[in-house]
Amino acid sequence: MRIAELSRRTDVPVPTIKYYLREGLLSAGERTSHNQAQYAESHVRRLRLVKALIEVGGLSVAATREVLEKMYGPGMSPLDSVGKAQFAMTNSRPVIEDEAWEAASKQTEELIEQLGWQVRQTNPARQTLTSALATLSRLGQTEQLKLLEGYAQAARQVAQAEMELLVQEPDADALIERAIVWTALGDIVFSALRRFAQEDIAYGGSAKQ
Amino acid sequence: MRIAELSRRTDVPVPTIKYYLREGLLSAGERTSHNQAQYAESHVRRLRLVKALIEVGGLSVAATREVLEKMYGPGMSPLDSVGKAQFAMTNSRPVIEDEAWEAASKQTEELIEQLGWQVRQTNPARQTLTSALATLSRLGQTEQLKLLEGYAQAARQVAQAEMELLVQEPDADALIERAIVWTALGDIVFSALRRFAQEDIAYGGSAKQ
DNA sequence: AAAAAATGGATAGGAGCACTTTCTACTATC
DNA sequence: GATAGTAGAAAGTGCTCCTATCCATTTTTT
Repeated sequence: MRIAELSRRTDVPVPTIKYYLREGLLSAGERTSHNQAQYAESHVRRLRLVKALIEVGGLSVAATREVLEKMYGPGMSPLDSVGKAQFAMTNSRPVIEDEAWEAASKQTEELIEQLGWQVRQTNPARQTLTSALATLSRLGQTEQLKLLEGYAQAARQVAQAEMELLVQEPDADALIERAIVWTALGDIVFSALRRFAQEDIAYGGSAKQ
Repeated sequence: MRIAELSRRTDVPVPTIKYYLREGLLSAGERTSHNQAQYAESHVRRLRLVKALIEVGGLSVAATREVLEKMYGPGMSPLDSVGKAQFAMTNSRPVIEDEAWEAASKQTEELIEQLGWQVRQTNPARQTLTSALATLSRLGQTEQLKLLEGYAQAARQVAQAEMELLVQEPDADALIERAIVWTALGDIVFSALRRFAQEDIAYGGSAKQ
């Protein structure tokens, strides 16, 4: 198919497709002449993935490129896919290491140890959690620390179910895509459900446990 | 205190404070002369809150203003605070209602009914979830629907603990602030813990359940 | 009292991002 | 042969979030 059809089938404007091509989010089509190219089903799939990551997942164009590069780069074990997806998707801002940050970093370490989890030092989520804890401390919201363990248990339940579903996928490429999609959208889905639950508890609370 | 001290104590540059004042994120100080103003402890608190929402919570300046306006506007019950915080913090993009969206909307309804939760039609998280489900469907990731109920249960656990902690706060203003902070940072904390759990399961998996 | 520093208010500027538009040069189709 | 489509490059647009500068007026320091 040509670019116009690719555009129609993915609901992405032609100029935007060209922009994504330039930015390396999409591989070039097969050239049929000096200024014509054919696009395949794989382009449709990829473009829909890109669109999902950007529009629903809230990733920037640059972050999306990074994710795709890492994921479809030299591949290792299937389970690595999840790790790679995460690493690429966790945006780490430069950290200012003051006292609050130091204390929060310690809290993060202690939590991981207490849970007995294996989390690499390089996992960017460590920084994310530390930043959040440091912020809570700076705002005087120290009570919330009690919640952490409950959060962690809920997170593990969720992750367990996800991973089980993930490894059921036999096709390597499909697995990679699933890891990307679910890493990006899982946060959003859970966040929405948490808001549902908060509202139910606040106003009704009558639901089954 | 004057603006320089406010800046020092919150680690926000003076020009940025002025910007936030213009944007209505911070109330003006008490004028002591034509071009001098005094700031109080309440300004320090507020500015730290604003900084947290923008830098760690990832909210835009406009969204932050909306949150603050709604939260400190005409107040109702304490539990309403959480609802308001959510409503203001859930960014809803305009929705394109195609077939995938229609089907996803139905799935959202069904899930809520199945859980027996009370979720208002106006809750913006409904749109968020529907968008996410529609995207998953467009990407052919229909398997993931199985996970929804497990997600919902985990979300309810988390929300239950949060709400219990929230209502323990006797001071009204502190409760509002806690609702804001925890709505914004809870997502981030949970997301980080989910990544921890995923890594643990993928590589180790030996941790206690 | 004189000099230096700080403040408030206003406006201008700048960087980054995600496109969008415009341009030229061809090619394909009716 | 007119019309429409395409590629590629470059410039432009609109938005957000600050940052810098200017100025008249204090305030503080010496």
